Amino acid sequence: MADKTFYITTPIYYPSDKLHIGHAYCTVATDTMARYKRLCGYDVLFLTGTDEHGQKIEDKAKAAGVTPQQFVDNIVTGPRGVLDLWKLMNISNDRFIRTTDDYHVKSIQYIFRKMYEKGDIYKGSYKGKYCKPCESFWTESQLKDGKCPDCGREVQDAEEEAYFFRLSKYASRVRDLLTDTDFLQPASRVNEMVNNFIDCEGGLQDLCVSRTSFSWGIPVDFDPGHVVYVWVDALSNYITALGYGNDRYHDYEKYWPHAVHFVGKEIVRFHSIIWPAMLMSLGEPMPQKVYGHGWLLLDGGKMSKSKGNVVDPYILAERFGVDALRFFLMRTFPFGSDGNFSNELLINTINVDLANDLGNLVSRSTAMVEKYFGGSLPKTDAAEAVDSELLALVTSLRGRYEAQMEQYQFQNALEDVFKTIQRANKYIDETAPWVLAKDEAKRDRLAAVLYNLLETVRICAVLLTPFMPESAAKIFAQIGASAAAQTWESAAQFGVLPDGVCVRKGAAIFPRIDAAKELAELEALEEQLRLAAQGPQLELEPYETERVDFDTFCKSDFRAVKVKACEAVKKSAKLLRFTLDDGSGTDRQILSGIHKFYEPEQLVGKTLLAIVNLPPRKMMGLESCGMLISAVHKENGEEKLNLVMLDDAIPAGAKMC
RNA sequence: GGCGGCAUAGCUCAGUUGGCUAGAGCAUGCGGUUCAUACCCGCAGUGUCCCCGGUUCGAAUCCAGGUGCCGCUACCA
Repeated sequence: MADKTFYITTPIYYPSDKLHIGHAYCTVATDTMARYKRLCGYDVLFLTGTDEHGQKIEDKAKAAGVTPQQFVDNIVTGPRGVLDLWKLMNISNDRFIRTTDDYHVKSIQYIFRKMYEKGDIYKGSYKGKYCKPCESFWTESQLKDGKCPDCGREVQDAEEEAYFFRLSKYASRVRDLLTDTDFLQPASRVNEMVNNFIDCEGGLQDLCVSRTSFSWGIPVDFDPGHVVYVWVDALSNYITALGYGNDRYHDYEKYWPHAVHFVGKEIVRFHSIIWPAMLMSLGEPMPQKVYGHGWLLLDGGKMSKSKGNVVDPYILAERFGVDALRFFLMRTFPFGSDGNFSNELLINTINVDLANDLGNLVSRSTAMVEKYFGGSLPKTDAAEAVDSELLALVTSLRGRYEAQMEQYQFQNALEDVFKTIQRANKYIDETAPWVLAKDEAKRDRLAAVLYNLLETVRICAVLLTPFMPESAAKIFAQIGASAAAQTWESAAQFGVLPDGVCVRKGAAIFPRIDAAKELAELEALEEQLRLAAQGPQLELEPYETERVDFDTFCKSDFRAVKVKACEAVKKSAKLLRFTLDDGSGTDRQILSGIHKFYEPEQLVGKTLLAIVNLPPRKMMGLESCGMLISAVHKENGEEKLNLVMLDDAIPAGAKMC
């Protein structure tokens, strides 16, 4: 009954920057699972790709003076880009989808239209309302007593149209999916999703699925001016890559019901709520599973460009070897939770597990076969009681490994393999082959001991193949394992290597790393990169290309204002509340989200610049009458903000023109 | 602010539905070995299981409160 078909995906990554070790982590995990399933005899389709549309890429391209397409092409297909990285990391994906691919574009337009025709996507302006003072768009369901939920004013038909997906319609079905099945794992994420988004106040909200504010996206073909927003565009990749809604591929029927999505925990919401609802709308079956894995943290915090603590997988793979890096990622961190990355830990894991335990075991085993038997090991049956513990462990290994792999517990699967490797090292001590070698009468026994070692190594190597394909192949070559001795089936059988198996000790498979030296070099390298990045890393907002006419400009009333009082708004992380003297004689209150940049005490008495004729707007229940003017830019990827401060000699209320 | 997660040895982490004297690896110390990549094997420690209450014959585990870290989400005209 077991249908041996398996479809597995990574998220499609956003190529606004080079990818970092976190992306590599997820992709290696997915690759390992794909290889494992292939090893088990499954017909596997493994998909990864890139999500290439959106405002950020449009902006970045503009800043770089290239078209968005040129921009993403460079990051995806350019030197040391996404494709190069996956090639280097030995990622065995069967397909690579880019959301700018023609067939995907065509499918998205089809999907969008289909959902629209079903009535699950509706144009906001028809049924939604717009609050002019708040400049906010609201759906019918969000209104309070038919009025703006923010300020309570009358609302009117929208000026800005937007399409909405009727996510609310599927709330209960999605809830059932999450709570009644093991669709979403680890299970700890289920509560988070249900409480946060479905059982929350107001329930599951409809979702805006189009934009008119930027153009780098897939056009809504029946309504030019709108582009499809990220949800529909990106999530659908999992089915468009199988040919859903296009003629490029034709295996949707075959693979889709067997889909497993590996995703980072930050996008669990999209994959466990929005994606199922979209599929329900399309009338398509659910994927088997969404697995939300943890993050690699640096110094306990999130890795980010702006912190300048991004780890480049390219450098690590080149220095330490692809397999060593792959292994480290899978061995060290529990897949479902966060883990602390460090170079020290990486080097230590490589030295201990790979060099000392596994590499050395292969080395000493093959060396003895060469030394005592000239490289050709006879198969004898000189078993002794001391063998039984090792044999019991080895013959049951595949079962334990399989149980862990089926739960996506890579770390535990590897733990079992390395327990076995350690046991084999101990077995050498127990049997002391170098003592047996001195006694010609014990030649059969010596052969049996070495044979047991080779078989242990072989079975471990088979099970390590999904994690370290190239290294496993090297081990097979050294111990003389034929193709038949490398299969999943053979990993459950002891005694597969033939009589007279030809063993050839080769170079060390995992050379030991001089930790102190490497760490020093890596540190120097990172410092160098940091300095290089420090240079003119000034990022400015893209310049407006559209002209504003003089009259419109003149309508904006900019005034000098003096800060009489300033305090943090309670229950808000970002808002400061200003009481200002604008020269009119009445105090003016303005709220500004700049607490990240200023403490209130710093600002009292300062002379600032404000636009005073903006419509008042309520934030956190407080009214804001105008806006303080700040200068913004980015430095080394970090947002900087400076209030425009005027000479204190300027009186309150002075108009800027 | 709302919702959720995490907190266990110097470090990285295991501890299923409450039932050991709380574990593993690394690091540290001591001993053994020489086949092997200065490796391997054995032994030895060390803990306010974040804090404070409660339930229980019994709590690292369950409940209430607190502290710290983190994520999602909201306000940032």
